[in-house]
Amino acid sequence: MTKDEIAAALEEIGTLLQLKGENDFRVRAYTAGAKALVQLEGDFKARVAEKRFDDVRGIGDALQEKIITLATTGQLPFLDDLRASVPPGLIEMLRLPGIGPKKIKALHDELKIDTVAQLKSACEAGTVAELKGFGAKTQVKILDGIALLDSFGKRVRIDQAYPLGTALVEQLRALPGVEQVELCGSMRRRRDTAKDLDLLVASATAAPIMDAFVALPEVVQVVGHGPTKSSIVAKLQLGTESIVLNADLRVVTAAQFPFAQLYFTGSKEHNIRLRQRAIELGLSLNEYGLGDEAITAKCKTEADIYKALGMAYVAPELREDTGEVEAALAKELPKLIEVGDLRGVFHNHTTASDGTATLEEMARKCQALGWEYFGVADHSQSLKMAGGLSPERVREQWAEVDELNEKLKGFRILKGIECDILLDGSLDYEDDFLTGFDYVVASVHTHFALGEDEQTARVCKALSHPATTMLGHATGRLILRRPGYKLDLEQVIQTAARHGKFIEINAQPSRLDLDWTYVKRAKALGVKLVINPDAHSPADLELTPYGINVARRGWLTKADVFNTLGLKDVLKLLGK
DNA sequence: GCCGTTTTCGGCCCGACTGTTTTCAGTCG
Repeated sequence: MTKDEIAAALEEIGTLLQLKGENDFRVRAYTAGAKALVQLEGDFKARVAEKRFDDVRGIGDALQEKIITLATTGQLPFLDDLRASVPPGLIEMLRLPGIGPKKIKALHDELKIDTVAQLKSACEAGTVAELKGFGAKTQVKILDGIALLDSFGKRVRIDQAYPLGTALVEQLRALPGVEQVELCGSMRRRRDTAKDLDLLVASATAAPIMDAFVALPEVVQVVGHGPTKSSIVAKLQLGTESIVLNADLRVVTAAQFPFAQLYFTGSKEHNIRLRQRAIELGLSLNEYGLGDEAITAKCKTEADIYKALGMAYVAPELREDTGEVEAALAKELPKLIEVGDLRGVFHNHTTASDGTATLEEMARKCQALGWEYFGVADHSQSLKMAGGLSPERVREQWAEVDELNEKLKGFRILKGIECDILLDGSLDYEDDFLTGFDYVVASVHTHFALGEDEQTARVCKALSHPATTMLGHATGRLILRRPGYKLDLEQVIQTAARHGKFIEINAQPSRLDLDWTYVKRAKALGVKLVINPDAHSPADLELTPYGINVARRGWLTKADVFNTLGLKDVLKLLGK
């Protein structure tokens, strides 16, 4: 079993224990262990073989044993027994707003309810309201929740959550008495998906803002409406898809704003570490202040709060408790890469294969974005479905590039290719021909179903080919739609390090592959990353900030990313 | 179940809101 699959199993154990009414701290130990595993860097297989997890905070003896059992046998009797004792319908009920494990357990124990369908009937019959601890309002809330269950409580991609978040932010900003507004939570940390939106407002008058918020046109359900905190379900039609997300609004005073900002940006784990740090200093930290009034008044920004805790400022993207607290205390945080650091891009398509714009249109857009070069990398010959280029058509494109490069002053189009990695790991053109390109992006587009060993060997073989410059979208995943093909990324990264190859961070918000949790590992092994929009249109060229998000979450500086280099250095490094 | 520079036992971040209660448990983030 892979690391991520094991993490999912621990997460499931946590959920099942919760539904059985287990001690909350024991539950938390499993969910914390799952998270620690997801974010664990380095060679996981070696750890399993050496039974070495004692240096991982959150994984103790009991979890280590279960992890090793799952990794080596793919089975865990403890989990199988748990699954057998908890009906799967109860897990689905957890997505209903307003009811949690305790209430679900009560429904199960008292009314023998095992499924959402049974719960719906019981509510309609009025039996739920008669249960101790329940009432008429809870019953209505459950029915409302069931009606929205298909669209609500699921994660959505960052590029889908943002427009909804921005729409709410802009309307709040326009309200009288609003001094500051910020979208906090996972969106501010630039995670690749969101489960809800956390909105924060600074104002001296909370009540009218609350009233306006729950009456916004995007609101489909009001979950809560208090004096300083409200919670809604909001909906936005985005093309053919309707985006439904829970959104929470908190209103604080201007003086409290930085504390609330820090608190509502999270992550929860980062916040816990900050609070523990405050306790060490004899202080207490919450969303309203730090220590006494004098200390609180001195903190005008988040940076001031970190300073008061004896720490360097931590960028929101790093607040995941993956070592940033220690680094901030030691004042050893990296200076993160920024959007403006990119000088060009390497993985893009034109009408020659499956893009929608010509070479010239794409190049001019890059020029307009202030870049020095545009790397064209259309599909290679075997990918017929996407208009892959035969050697003849490649030569035609090269001629066109030469012509355009004459015309475009102070700008350069680079001759690349997104070369398919064939089933046996070889590349999609003859070796002699491949040397004609300025660079080669090697990608997998076929045979996703291979076993992990076979797939890893295939990718590593392609990455070892002298003509290969970089690996495109490492795992082929589509966020929230399809998992990546099975691949031992540790081996892939080690291979890239050995042969001096780069790995792409694909900036398409549906890909964002290499995942940020592996980016830091690549950096540690000395592998350079390349932020590519995988653009199929001029508009796609503007997707690079999503790739920057991943790079920042992976602790990358400007020096860690190949396409922060100017044209001259790029050509030199490519040997051109 | 995890963890330890006062701890190997007894803590584990902390506050808002709701609904069902007559003082608070459950949920949520």
